[in-house]
Order: sequence, then C-alpha cells, then structure tokens
Amino acid sequence: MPIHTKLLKEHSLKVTFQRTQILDVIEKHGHIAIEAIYDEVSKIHSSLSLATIYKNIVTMVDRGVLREVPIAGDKSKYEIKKDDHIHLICKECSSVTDQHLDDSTISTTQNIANSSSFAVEHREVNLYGVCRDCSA
Amino acid sequence: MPIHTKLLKEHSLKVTFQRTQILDVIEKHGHIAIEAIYDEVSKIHSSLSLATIYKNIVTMVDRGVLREVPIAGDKSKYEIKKDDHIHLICKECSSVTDQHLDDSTISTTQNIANSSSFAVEHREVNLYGVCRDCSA
DNA sequence: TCTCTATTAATAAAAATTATCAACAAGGAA
DNA sequence: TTCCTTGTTGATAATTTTTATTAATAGAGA
Repeated sequence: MPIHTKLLKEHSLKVTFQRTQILDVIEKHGHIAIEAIYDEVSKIHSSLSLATIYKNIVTMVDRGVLREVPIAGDKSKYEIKKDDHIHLICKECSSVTDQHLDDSTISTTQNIANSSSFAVEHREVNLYGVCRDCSA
Repeated sequence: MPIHTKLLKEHSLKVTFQRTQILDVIEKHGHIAIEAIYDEVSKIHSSLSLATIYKNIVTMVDRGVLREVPIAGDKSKYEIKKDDHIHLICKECSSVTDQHLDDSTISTTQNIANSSSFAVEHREVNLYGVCRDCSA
C-alpha cells in the first residue's frame, strides 16, 4: 500500500486522488506553500480546484497528518508531520531545511516551560539566516 | 524624550502620533495582531486608517523596530524587537509570553547551523501548548 | 453492485493586504 | 518662527488570500 494511502487511512481520511497528490508534492518538496502545491498538482490534474487544496490542508492539519510552518515575512509552508526538529530558513532563497533537534535543547526548553507551569505540546525552532548556497 | 520617540529617531523614522500610539499599544500588550492594534489605537484616534497600521508595521519591521511573530493556526503578532527569546504560545487563549533563551541552547543551535554552513541571523523558539491559567 | 456519506469543482463571498493619490504634518533650513 | 521639502496619513480602490455554498461525483463498506 502506498505510503500516503496508509497515512490517510491511519487518520481516518478517505483516500482520494487529490489528497495523495497533495501529499506526494509536499513530501517531494519537504516544505511548500499552498499556491505552489496548487501549481504543481494542477500539472497532472488540470481540473483541480484551489479550494480543494485549502480544504484539504485544513483538514489534514487538524487530523495531524500535516504541520503548518509559519514563516516571518512569508507565506506559511506545510510539511508532513514528524518529530519536532529545527528549521533552517534562508531569507535569500526562502528554502527550508530540516536539522535534528538535540535532546539537551528539548530538555532545557522543557525546564523553562515547567517553571511557568506551561504544558508544551510541540516545539518550533526556526533559525533564520542565509544558507550555504546563497552565501557563496 | 519618550522612549518610543527615541526608538523611532534611532531608526531614522519620523515621529508621528500614529506611530507612537502603535508602539505604545504593542509595548503594552507585548505581542499583538494588526486588527487588535487598529481597534485599540482607534479608541483614542478615531480617524485612524487601517492602511496606516499596515504601512507602519511593514516599515517598522523593515527598519528593525518591530519583529513579526508568526503563529501556526493564527494571525501573526508583532513585538518590539529585542534579543532572541522563547515564546510560550497558548493554543487555548492564544496568549504569548516571553522567556529567557539560555546560552547553551543558543550555542547548541549555533553548532548545528555551522555544520550546515548556515549563517544564523536570528532564532525563533516557540513552545506551543497550554498556559498555566488555561490548564487550571 | 448498491447505498450512504464525504469530497470535489466551480463559483461566490468574505477577509486580509496592498496600491493610489490628494491633503497634511514633521523636521530641517533660513 | 516661518518656509520648504519630503514623508506620512486617510480614504478608498484594487488585489490577493481564504472561506463558504452547493450540485455533482467518487470512495468505502454492506
């Protein structure tokens, strides 16, 4: 069974062509904005409605299939939900790349939250700057 | 000289009534969305235009007076720019509170960025969850 | 295959953001 | 202080982004 079919079923969502295409495109790009998903899925399914993208993004975020990555000064991007990690966000080319979030940082921030009696559900660590390619 | 007058002058921006009011409201709330700034400043300056808020937010972010705080599932909020810090973001009441970002976390993330030859300009550490008040 | 219900496409509507431009105000120069 | 230049404001239009509506369609279980 295709990986994204499985993912949808696990979250009790019907497996439609549109949804699997959306997930394929997100997976392929890692992080991608709504308009760009639409542009790309439209290539292989020209009758696709932009509203369908919006609705599916909303439902898949709600169900925990996707996660929104809000970005300062830009549109939000979306990724397949996975364990908390670091984002390196390039302000030149607006690329987003993942990095492992180490346990010490997790526990340190956990302590900070605990001291405020704040119950953390997930962490967002974004480093804004210039990527290797753009600084060359 | 009022603190926000000084802040504007330091960034070579004209000191207008609207700007100082906007900064006062942001300072008072810590983190606040555009529509809410408009609602509050309008109370004491009824002829205020919403477009004026938008234009000023954009220019003050550009000049480094303000910083955008993008939030997953919500509108961006804005804060007076200061050293990198942690945000505790409550998904119940959508409050945002600041916490000190410790040096060890800064240096750990710095190392991660270095290993990718990524030049960090600023860090965004957001912890999403439920605040003390809302979990009571 | 049939049936039920969720999903899609198309489109309208609403909400959010940006652009335009004449009137006005801030701040420096005289 | 007054004048002048230029940036800012307010009003509004235009654009962009997102959500709602609804009839037709397609997925998934019986």
